Formats: sequence, structure tokens, C-alpha cells
Amino acid sequence: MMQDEIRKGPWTEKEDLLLVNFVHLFGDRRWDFIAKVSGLNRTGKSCRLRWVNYLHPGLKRGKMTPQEERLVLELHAKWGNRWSRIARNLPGRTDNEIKNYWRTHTRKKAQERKRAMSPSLSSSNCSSSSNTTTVNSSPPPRTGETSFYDTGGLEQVALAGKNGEAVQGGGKGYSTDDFWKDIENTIEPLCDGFSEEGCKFSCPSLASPSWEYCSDTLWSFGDDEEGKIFLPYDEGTTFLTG
DNA sequence: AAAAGATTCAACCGCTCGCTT
DNA sequence: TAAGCGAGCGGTTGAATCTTT
Repeated sequence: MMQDEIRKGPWTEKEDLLLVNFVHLFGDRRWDFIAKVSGLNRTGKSCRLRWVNYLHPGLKRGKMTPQEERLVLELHAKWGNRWSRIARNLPGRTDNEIKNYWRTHTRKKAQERKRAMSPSLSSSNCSSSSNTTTVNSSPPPRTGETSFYDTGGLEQVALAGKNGEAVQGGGKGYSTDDFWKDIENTIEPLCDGFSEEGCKFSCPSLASPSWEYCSDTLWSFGDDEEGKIFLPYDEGTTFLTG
């Protein structure tokens, strides 16, 4: 009857419980299957999202720590909007969470900038001549594609992405440089070399007990960066590897 | 104390990629 | 080898919550 209608919107506690049970039974891979057999009337996609973003046992909740914030900034500068990739370096944090954080952070930053620069500047000084003094909250319209999230990181990565290395300043000198300079002023480099491996939780500042707990017990990584997967530990429940 | 505005967070959508047949 | 299918990713939206006036 009405059973076939796909449910949308917020999840109820009951649904959560059901989903957790079925994930424990069948693992966190076969989402369509889980969606069907659980009787949740949700799409597999929806189930996966709920699990990944909310129900996953290794998730940290609450505010980002300053360390995490810095890491996000650093990694975003390096990889751009590769949220899942960034998330892999922040155990317990989801791509969605980081994405949201970034969005908030960027907006804040943009507004601070707007406030910081006087209205008069925008009319005359900022027109076209200067590339270093220009403080613009939005990315340059060079590609015509200006996602809300983009603060230059993506472009930097896009420019260099093929080579796998970030462009540092590259001589373009467009306004977002200022943005990152600004950030650099308030944060110190987390990792010197900043190789992909280098940032894999070797940062001493992150070695709080809780982080160790996360990385030692709740999470484990694969060998290479790309193949890194989360393996939540759940008391003898090895449901994720199957 | 109430209303308006701003911010945060959870969830959905569409696209892409990789695996299977 | 190509087609189909499912999972994952990034972008976007809207509701809930918090803050300010």
C-alpha cells in the first residue's frame, strides 16, 4: 500500500536503531540491500549517508578542535574541495562535517574581510590595478565557476592537481592569496614537508589521548593514502570487512 | 519577551567512477 | 569490450537553533 513510498527527511530514533542493527548484520557496503531488507523505506544512498555522517561508531561529535581546524585549512589549501580525502586525515570527522565547517569558516572570513575593508575602497582602489592589495571575498571569475566553497584552494589544486603538488603563489597573485596569507598568519604550518604521508597523523599537536584512541582503536588506515579506509572497531564485530 | 537575522547541521540530488556480468 | 548497476563524492538546500536587536 503506502509501504512503497520512499521516506525522506530527518531520521527517527527507531530508524537509526534499525539501520545500525542491519549494518551490523550485513556490513556497510550493500546499502541498497540493507535499505530493502530493513524495511526502512529509504534509499540505499540515504542509509549510507545516515550511517557515515551520524551513526558510525567512530564519529566524534561536537566542535572542531583548533588542531582540527588548522588541519582542515592546511589540507584544503593543498587538496581543495576534496572533502572525503580531507576527512580521511581527520578521524572521526566526516566529509560532510568538514564541508559544513569550511562553508561556515569561509563565509565568516569573507564577512570579516568585507567589514575590514572600507566601503570606499571598493569603489576606486579595488578595481583592477592592484593584485596584492585587493581583498575580495569571492574568488576571481577566471573560470566563471565560483562555488561558494571556493576560496582559491580548489583552483590552486586544479592548477597543480595533475602533478600532485600544490601551487604556492605561482605568481598569479590573485586575491585569495590574501586569504591564505591571512590564515597563515594565524596558524603555523602543521607539517613541514607536507607530503601526503607527512600529514598522516604524525602531527604531535594532535597526539591527545582522544586522538590516539581514535587512531589506535576506532580507526585504522590502509597502507597508501588512497586506499585508506576506516575500520571502526566494535567489540568483535568485524562487520566492515565483509 | 518577541521578532528578525544569522549560523549550523543534516539530508538530498546529480554526477562520476569502479566493479561485475 | 561494452553496458548496467551500485557506491561514493561534491554541491546544494532547508529546517532547526542560536544570537542580536
